[in-house]
Amino acid sequence: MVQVVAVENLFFAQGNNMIVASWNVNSITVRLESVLKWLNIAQPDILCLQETKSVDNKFPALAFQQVGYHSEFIGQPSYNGVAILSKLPLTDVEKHFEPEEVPSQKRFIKADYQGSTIINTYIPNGQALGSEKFSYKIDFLNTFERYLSAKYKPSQPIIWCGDFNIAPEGIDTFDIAQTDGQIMCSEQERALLERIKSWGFTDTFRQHNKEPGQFSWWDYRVGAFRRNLGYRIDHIWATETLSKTCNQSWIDIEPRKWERPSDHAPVLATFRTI
DNA sequence: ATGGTTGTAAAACAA
Repeated sequence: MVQVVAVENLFFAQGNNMIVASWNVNSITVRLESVLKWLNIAQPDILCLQETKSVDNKFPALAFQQVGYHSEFIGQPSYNGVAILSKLPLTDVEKHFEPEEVPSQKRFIKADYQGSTIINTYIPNGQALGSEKFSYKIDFLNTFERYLSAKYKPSQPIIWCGDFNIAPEGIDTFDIAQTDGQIMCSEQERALLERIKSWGFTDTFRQHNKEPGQFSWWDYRVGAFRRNLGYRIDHIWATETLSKTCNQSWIDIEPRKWERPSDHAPVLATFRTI
């Protein structure tokens, strides 16, 4: 048994794993130094970013190139914006999943990487149940589900990750009683996300971690991080061919402790590639 | 935990 572990560690050391990460950075301009620092530490093969809040001609592609990362991105002024950074080039990049004639918020980017499809979404927050923004969130999820089932098959190797703005279960928040039925924790959001999941995804984090109290987002307000009043709303989901090869998945809360942090922490998963 | 903080961008709005 010890030998088996040793062999796996050897594979790990040889780089026969793909490390995929997802991080809502809440402005790539403000967070650039933190992201560069974290890339150097974590060395992900793929880093999906959300809330870059950068127009494309200001996206720091050169800074990432200088530390060995390709980047594909789609942004807009002030809000939203997503990107995929990668060690090897990305192909078949798409920046819309809705019909082209619909002017969309920049919340989706997809690319292929080494035979796998990487889908990165910044799902709308939804603000409050019953609001217009909540309807937009529900519409977004329904449209995404149609896109997924029309374009892909669950037998394909697909990673869907990003800021989902939904805590899938009660154990994914700091207090079930306080959060159940609220935004990110409503039955409607959870049922819809579960329906999309049932198309063929595994939550790689829950594949490897069963315990409650594991969070990826803490509100800047009310000292939420210090008090660990968090939610697990950032996810890396994989179809079966990939989830079968997923070694581990975790949330790295260290960057949430750094100076001027994002309110989100990065989520990671590793996949055996041989 | 019912206000508070952060980011964008220049006053509200989003989260």
